[in-house]
Amino acid sequence: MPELPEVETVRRGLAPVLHGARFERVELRRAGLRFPFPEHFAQRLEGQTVIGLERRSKYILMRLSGGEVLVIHLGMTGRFSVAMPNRLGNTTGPSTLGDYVYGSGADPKHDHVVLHLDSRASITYNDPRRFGFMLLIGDGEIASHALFKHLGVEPLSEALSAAYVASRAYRRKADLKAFLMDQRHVAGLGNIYVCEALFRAHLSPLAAASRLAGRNGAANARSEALVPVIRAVLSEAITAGGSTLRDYRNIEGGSGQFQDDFRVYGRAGQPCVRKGCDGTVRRSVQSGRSTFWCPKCQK
DNA sequence: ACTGGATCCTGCCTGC
DNA sequence: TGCAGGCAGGATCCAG
Repeated sequence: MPELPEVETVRRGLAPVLHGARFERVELRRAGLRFPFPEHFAQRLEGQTVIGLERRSKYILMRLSGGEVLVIHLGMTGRFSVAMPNRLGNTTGPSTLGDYVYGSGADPKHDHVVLHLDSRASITYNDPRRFGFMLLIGDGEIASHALFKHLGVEPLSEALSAAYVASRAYRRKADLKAFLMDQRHVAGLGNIYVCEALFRAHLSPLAAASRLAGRNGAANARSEALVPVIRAVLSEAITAGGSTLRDYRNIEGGSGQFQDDFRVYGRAGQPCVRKGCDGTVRRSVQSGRSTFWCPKCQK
């Protein structure tokens, strides 16, 4: 799936189209995604106005006028595309469908949900693997909901500090990779950005998470080094519009650019890009997921 | 209490 | 060219 930067890119793309918009008609093309859709899902959305669009971890939260929140997770392959009325009458080119500009480029057989707005724009959710999901939750129940209750801090907020990381990592036997992938500690990191952050921090993904904590669980040089690079990697990726490997697309159907800035991810067998390091990037498998790292400069 | 592994699903790439 | 097998950005559940 899209990790935090990709979800944030999608949120920013949807915001201008959705804010203040009313759902006129909601089309469900199947009974559910990863989970069945909520009961009377379409009817409960129709007529409601979007009053806010937020992100928590890798979830998009659409606040609705009726007091409910539409919670959306993109899974591995979920994407949104926006079709706008084409007032210029420009119907040329392969990216048009009827009198609407259609930008996703995705196979329409995986278009599962279409939100028709009062502005005549429509938003289509496409998800080949259907690992994504949509839920409706009362806005007062978000914090206590099972999905959110155990989430750790937002990595781009002040709450992510070396002291926090150290306190969570203290005496933890899991390796660093698994620790950072665990959403209960830091919410929103996934496989790619964990690999990239550990590379920048010179830390081995195989090392024990407990090495991020000093005596009594206080911050140490490693946790001090790690926190700013996590922020930097995520911020740079958001600026680049996220990363595109296979499936991820922004709402215009375009690619993110951050994959061009990967320093280790996907570079197995290639020379380490760190200045002065003559190591070779290796791929290994941790918790069933690919890890990329340089054994020479990540200790 | 923590941990790794299996699992949901489809598509794409690689190698035989 | 065809096909089987492996792999993919996530998160939850379960057994050990």
